[in-house]
Amino acid sequence: MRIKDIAERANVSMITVSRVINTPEKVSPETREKITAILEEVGYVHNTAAHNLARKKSGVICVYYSKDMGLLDPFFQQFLVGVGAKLSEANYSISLVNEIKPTQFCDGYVFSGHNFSDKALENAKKTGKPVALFGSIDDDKIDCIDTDNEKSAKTVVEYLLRNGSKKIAIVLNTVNGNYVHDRFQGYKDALEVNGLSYDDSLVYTVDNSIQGGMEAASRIKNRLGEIDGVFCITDLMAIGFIMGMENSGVKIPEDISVVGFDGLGHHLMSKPRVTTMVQPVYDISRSLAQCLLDRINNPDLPRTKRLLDGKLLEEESVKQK
Amino acid sequence: MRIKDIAERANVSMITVSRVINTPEKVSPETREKITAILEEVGYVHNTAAHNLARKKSGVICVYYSKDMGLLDPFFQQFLVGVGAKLSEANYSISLVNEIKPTQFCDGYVFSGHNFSDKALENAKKTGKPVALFGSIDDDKIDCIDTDNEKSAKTVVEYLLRNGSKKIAIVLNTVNGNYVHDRFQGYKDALEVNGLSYDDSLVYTVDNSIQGGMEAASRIKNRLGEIDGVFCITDLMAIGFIMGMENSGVKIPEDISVVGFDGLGHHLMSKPRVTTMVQPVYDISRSLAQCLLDRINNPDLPRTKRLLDGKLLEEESVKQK
DNA sequence: ATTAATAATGTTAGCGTTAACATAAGGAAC
DNA sequence: GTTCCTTATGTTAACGCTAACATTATTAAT
Repeated sequence: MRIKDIAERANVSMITVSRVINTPEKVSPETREKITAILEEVGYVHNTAAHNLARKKSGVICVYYSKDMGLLDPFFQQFLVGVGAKLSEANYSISLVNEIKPTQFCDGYVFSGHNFSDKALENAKKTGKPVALFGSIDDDKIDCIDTDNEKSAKTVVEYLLRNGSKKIAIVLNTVNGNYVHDRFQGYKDALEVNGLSYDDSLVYTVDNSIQGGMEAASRIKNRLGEIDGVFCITDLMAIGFIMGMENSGVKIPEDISVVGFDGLGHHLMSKPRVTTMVQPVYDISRSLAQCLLDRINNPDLPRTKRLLDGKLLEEESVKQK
Repeated sequence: MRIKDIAERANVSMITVSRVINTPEKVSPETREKITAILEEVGYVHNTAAHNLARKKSGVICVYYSKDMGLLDPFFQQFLVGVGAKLSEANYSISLVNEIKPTQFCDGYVFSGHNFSDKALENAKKTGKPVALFGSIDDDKIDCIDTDNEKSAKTVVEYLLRNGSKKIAIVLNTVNGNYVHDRFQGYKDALEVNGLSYDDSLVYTVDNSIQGGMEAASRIKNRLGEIDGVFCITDLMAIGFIMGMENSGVKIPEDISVVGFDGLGHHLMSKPRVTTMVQPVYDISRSLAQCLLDRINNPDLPRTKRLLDGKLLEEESVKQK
């Protein structure tokens, strides 16, 4: 069943049927309804290949992943799913690529700032096709959306304060990403707004791993009583922190409250489960995909650079006031 | 740059260029090299939409997910990535769908047996398009590949035996999936082959969760010394088991060895990390995608129903002999 | 009543590729 | 040297859709 067949049945021209499918508002209500009915009745399947050919589109968006990080990172996987869901809704499909070739037949590129290479991004820009990135980047040519790390971190710390913590330590990691800086800044913001003074000795920097979190626990243990709240800037470290404390008999959250950040699933793995600031990975990925589609349809759109708030997920690691 | 332009430069017909791209063996070496050189030189981009139109293919494979389970299950995410990687290599792209419509323009469907609905599968079959499924199913129309749960479980138990365990308990869950039966059977197989008698009292059935694992730990604790090895049929329960034991001062693996099953990432979240049987999710997903492509190209192929072995990942929860 | 604007529909041509059949050239067999 | 096969290449006609322009009918404005 082709548009031609539908047109014959309805006694109209092909283009009218095409309009009913693509721009129904340009067809009179009667004609539209008549054609829609036939479309449904015969179970018409729109041929996307022909559609794309006629419109000079590919209908494909490339999602980049680096060979280094691979495909098995949970962050990336959630990202892919969000992008995929939105694109599928819009009748676009996805191609996963680990190399940007100018000869790739696609309408645009999506990058995750967490699984990414500068060179690939550069090559994608060179193609002249639209590029969107999950993260923050100083590049006018690239639309990007990111978690508002600073604001969300501030929310975390204020949540701890609201629940009675008086002295809050922060556990940073050594990763070279701006999220570390931003979450740290949010911590400082919260202190300042709430009239507390910032204290260097409350900053612990460890490896971004469960081991790192355990190390932080052992270093903070001798200040229990004084320090009564901890903000670990990643869930991985928060889990390690909790394990470390619990292993040496310290009770979470009775003896000390802990909040993590990310909410990729790890936070459910510890006992007690980690109260965490969930990055809106799914929402951002969807918005990012939408943003890319918008730009494909209208290249002159102003550049998007947006931040979305995280969502605090209350689990078991914060003592309730 | 179109095939037509290349053909003019090379002084050949369009179809010869098309052959160089699609079936190079049908073109003489000299002509082929000449055209290949031009193709590279001008950076020719193959128009997949036109290609698909002319070949009456869509170039799209639908990956189904259920609204119930959603997209956030780590198993599904790994599955998607495996399928996506293989399909992208083959110049197919993916569309994520949570509903099977006969009017969807695609060449085939992929299902994960873990995120799935009977009705959707039925509808997919009705379309007449090829369907492939990650899992085991009794349906001659559907190609499927699954983890060899029985064999892999047997490997797990024999690994425990080889490392000195004398009396091995099994922790089952209440999930209604054939993997439970198969892993249980593998446990029994291993006992039998190794001349050990099966003992009902060594079978513990709990909820498939960390909590469930902790419950198993508390029930097994009073048989320490007698029971010296445990096979938890999912990592989730293994983690809970380890947490439960460690919380009450029992040392893993010194006092009792534990092995899990799945290897989706959870196993790294406990302290000590869980030695586990990793399901080859990525490999199976890729093979499954390949299998679907093969069937698209040749619908008369015999049905595929294959099992792939898991891979034992030695972490920290088994005492080494 | 004439002109202009708007709404609804139609005609034509082309998007870039490949399937199917057609042709030509070269070699082998008798 | 005719016949037959094989290999390499070409010609023609789709594949199913939509952009761009063209037409007609309808309404509004002067």
